[in-house]
Amino acid sequence: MTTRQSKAEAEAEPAATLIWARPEPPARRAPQPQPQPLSRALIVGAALELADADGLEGVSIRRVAAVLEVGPMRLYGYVDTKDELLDLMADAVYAEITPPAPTADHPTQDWQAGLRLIAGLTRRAALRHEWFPELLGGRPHLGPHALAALEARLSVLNSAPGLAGRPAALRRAAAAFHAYLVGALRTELAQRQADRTEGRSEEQWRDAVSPYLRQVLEAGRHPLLAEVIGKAEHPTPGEEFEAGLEIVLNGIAAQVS
Amino acid sequence: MTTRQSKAEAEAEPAATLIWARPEPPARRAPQPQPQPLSRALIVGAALELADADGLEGVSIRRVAAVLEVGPMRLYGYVDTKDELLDLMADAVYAEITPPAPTADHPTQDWQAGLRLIAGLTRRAALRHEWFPELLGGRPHLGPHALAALEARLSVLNSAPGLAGRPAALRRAAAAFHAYLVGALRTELAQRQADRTEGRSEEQWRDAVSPYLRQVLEAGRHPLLAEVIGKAEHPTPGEEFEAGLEIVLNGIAAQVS
DNA sequence: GTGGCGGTCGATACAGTGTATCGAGCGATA
DNA sequence: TATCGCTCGATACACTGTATCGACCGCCAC
Repeated sequence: MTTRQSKAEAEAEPAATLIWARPEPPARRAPQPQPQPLSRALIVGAALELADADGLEGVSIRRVAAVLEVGPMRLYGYVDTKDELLDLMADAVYAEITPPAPTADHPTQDWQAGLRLIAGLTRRAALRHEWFPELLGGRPHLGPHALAALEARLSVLNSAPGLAGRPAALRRAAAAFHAYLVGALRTELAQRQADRTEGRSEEQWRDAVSPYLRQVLEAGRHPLLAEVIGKAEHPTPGEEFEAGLEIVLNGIAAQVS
Repeated sequence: MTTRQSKAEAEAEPAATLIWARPEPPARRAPQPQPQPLSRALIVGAALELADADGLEGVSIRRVAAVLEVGPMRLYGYVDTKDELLDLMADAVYAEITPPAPTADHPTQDWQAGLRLIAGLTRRAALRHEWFPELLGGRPHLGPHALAALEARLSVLNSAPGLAGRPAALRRAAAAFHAYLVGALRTELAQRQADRTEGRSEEQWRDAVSPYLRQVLEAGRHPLLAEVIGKAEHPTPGEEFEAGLEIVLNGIAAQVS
């Protein structure tokens, strides 16, 4: 996909390269039996369906088109590139993340509680759409919902006493928080997917990964790793995620005061 | 690659599925003009070369084989799958990251200084191999150098007074630190790559991204984002990385005491 | 020395990918 | 009614990862 340079690079269209700046083509002027109504929303809907079922690898232009009962090239009227389709998919997930308006029955909360809420929403979205973290640190997310989520992060942090009105510090705190989310979720979900495919849930893992690790650890060159794997109680991924989150929150708090 | 199920899944080889547990095939028993000597080291060397030049997308089995002047299928004697080749590449980068033995002229340092050193080494490696962060949060890294780097992280953290001998806390701190690295580097490098290709370094960015952002910001629905982008001084990526790192270090420190 | 065997190499093949090109067919306009 | 212009999708191209399998060649037994 990114292998070949996109049409956009070849012919210098005056502007409007970003999909967010390009209006959607009009609804079709209804030819005969209306070959099949189409829209960006329908396209990303089908793509989400495929991705949720088979992972990102299950999303191909041809397959999305097949779900919509449409010729593959039809999609290129709504999207310049498969990467743009992935951008749309990411933004659709961001739409699920934007926290409820801060004015509702949840009154404006403590900034730490606010960040915990955002982190929790993000993680739940990632669990619903396991492919989302794969996109998370990828090409910059500039879609409307991604920007809204970014604004929400900033807004929560802006309510911290030491950060209000200090844009540079605010930016740094938001970036660190987000970096943690990206890294933690990507790692957790990759692990989960590896567990599910590399071993049929357990069996092959016991047969391949586990003996290898045991052998490495018994060689004695990784004493701390052995201790951490062997002695420590194994927390659930959720607990681990929240523990790391507390570390980040504490770090921001230290910055604040 | 992951699209098709690998041979490993089809026929249940007794064990040894992990590449780290499979010995390298012997050096070839020298036929005639030695068609071309080969080894995993040579293969990942060629792959690194391609990836450094053209990014991960530039690495294909056929191209690696071409660099080595060898038939493509030859590589499958050393590697079961392209994903395994990527695992080897990631481990090769980890080899550049493992910090110098803590006993040398650098005496055992403060744990914070130790983590800063590891973070700096990791970031420098990522700048040398811009594709590395793309692999960073991916499938679990179990190669020898990855494990050594993990042990090094644990070792540094183990020298923090509050963490020594508390495997669970140690594990959490190491995980949070690593999650930050993954997220921050992935985001930074993705941004950098987008800047370089989406606009020819500047031009198209001014023509496409910048006007779009300006328009969004002027709509007034993202006041804090506008403030952060507009008013804040723009730090270098390196400064931003280090600022976030300090936040994480402070958070760990708060956990420790 | 010679015959056979076993293992290795790589040509070929297959199913799939993203996307450029372009002919056909249709709606709206003149 | 004739024409223009636009949209759709069939076809094509270059490329991907990898399974299959025939040919070849060095080694070993005789």
